[in-house]
Amino acid sequence: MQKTSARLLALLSLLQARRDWPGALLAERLRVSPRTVRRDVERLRELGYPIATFKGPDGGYRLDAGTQLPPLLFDDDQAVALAVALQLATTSGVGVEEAAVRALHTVRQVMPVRLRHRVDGLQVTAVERPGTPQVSGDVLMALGAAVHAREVLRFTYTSQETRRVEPYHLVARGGRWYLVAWDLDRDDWRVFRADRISPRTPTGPRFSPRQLPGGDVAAFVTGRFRGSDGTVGWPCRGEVILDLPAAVVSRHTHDGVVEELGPDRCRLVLGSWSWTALAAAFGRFDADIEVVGPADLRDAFALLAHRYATAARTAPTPEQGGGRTG
Amino acid sequence: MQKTSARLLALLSLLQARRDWPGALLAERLRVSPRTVRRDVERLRELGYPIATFKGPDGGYRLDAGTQLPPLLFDDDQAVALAVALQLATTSGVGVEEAAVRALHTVRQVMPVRLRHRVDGLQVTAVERPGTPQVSGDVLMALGAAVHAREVLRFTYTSQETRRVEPYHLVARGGRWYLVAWDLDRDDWRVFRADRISPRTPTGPRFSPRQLPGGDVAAFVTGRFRGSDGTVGWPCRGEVILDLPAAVVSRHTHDGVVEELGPDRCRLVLGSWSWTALAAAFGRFDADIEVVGPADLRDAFALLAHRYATAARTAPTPEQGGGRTG
DNA sequence: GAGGAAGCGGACAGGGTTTGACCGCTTCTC
DNA sequence: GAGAAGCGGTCAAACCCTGTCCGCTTCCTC
Repeated sequence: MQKTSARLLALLSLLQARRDWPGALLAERLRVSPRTVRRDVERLRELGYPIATFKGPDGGYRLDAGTQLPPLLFDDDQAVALAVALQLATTSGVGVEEAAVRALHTVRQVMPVRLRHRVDGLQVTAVERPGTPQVSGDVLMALGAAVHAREVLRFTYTSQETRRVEPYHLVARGGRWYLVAWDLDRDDWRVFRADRISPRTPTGPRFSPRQLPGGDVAAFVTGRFRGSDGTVGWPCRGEVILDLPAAVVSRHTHDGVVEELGPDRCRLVLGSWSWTALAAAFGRFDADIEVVGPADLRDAFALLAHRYATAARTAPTPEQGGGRTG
Repeated sequence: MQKTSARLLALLSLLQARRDWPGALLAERLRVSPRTVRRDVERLRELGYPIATFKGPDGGYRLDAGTQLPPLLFDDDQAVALAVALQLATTSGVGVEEAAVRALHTVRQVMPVRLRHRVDGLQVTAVERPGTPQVSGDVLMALGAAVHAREVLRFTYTSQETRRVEPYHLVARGGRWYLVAWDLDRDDWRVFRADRISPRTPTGPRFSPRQLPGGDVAAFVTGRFRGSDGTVGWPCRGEVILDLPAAVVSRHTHDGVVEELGPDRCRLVLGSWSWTALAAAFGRFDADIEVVGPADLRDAFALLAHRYATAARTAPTPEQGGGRTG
């Protein structure tokens, strides 16, 4: 058994996948002692692979990009990932369903039988969730290409205004696609919905990249959705104070901003498409509510109070079923 | 220097560089006996490399995959699908993130340059949406395998009850994973959340497949979510009548059951995790509410009416921002 | 500037692996 | 049917690989 060679190949594959690998983690993954990992790294270096190492915390090993690698093979995990990913792509919101099916089929063919079985055993039915807009693969390609080439992008947004932006990142989140870009006309960072973008050709000149505030795209986008601006995008938004720990509240809210005010007290900002809906949304937390504002929200609370009181007065129909767990 | 591993990698390179290699030549190049070459080839095969051999004169060894004429003939669409799917898999809710990255690298390697560029041009940042439970790849594999093998599956659900089911389909929907199965204990079709399943080994005997009502899994699952049984699974569920067209209501609800009662009147059944939350959920529709039942729901409406009235009486703080569109 | 986290690499013993040699068999082509 | 090429079993001896132990260095943080 050539455990060593296999491990060396696996090590290469791992080093490819991730920017920095601490030695201890690699040791765990490869099921050997850290000492052996060091030896393996040394071996690969002797074989000509440029593996850099960074000391100190956050250090680890890194395979320099642009390396000519031996043909690596799929391992079990990759097979599963392929099967899952490609079958899931059916609901990615990108028009690649059929291509994904074909790609899976193609890849399957170059797999060893064992992995092929693994893939075959994992048949997934992907069910589209209603309300997710579709992005065409071509648009996505165009956006991706502009990002990659660092070329100024011109596009029509929401089929009206034309924008000029420096595109930085293509982001997928919860079935939707976004383009993170610097808006040249407004001089600010913006997150555009990819499904509303119609790129115009040709793309503009190259730009020199700017620093994204915070540096981390994921954090930036998440921030746009739930950070201090997490509730923009809704026509109505308002703020209340709840007699609940912040932790409890944030467990039940996905799109608002929760701020701790005390052990059993927190501030909550939510957004919704109407004042009534917004007021109702605050009701889901079983706690007393103190409205901070705006006045529209207060009015909505008053309205709902009246409506709920009326509802509570309607005659009971006892035969209706109660709760039930499935 | 570990000769063996180095030689194995060298052998891979050689096989990659040239179409056919007679064993004797390889032996000479690698400075080992022909016997060792045969062993090396065997080793590579054990590692999964598809090395074909041709006997007779002009015979020799050939690496099937990874050569520049790979059987991996992706077209542009497949390349895009792979790139999208695998980068997206990061947020699939399955623990395959790193494996997906590696898989993408692996296929990338055996692609023609043009497609490789295409893949490289489409870099996606996948942002996880909070609140989506993770399913382990192993569990998914186990479920998939049982479905594939048509074997009765035993598992612990929500870490308490043990179930015996005939598994039929693995379904992904909106970032969550479900198992559609026939529950042997309750004698009925059920949809289980994969993240709550802990499969138990071994799986039971084979079963002969049943006909899924309706025949279409996608339709079946969608039906479970918004159809006649869409509200099971919640600890509390209740029913109201709204003064709104059914169409308007169903546009704003994804998990309840809407039934038309007239042009401007409909019945709505919803589920939630508490009576208060349930009552609040009904409030999001801007219309008068008539409670059908159960009594708990009515009480919750009364409670909320009082709470909302109190909230509406708190002193306004005018400087709070109003609505805004992004 | 002290402490700690992380990587480096020497030494060593025990145990598993690898190699070349030899050999008889099979398969394919001419 | 002969010859070329690959297949694979067996064996003993050489080889190497691994985990453990340990003292050093580097770099970050407090």
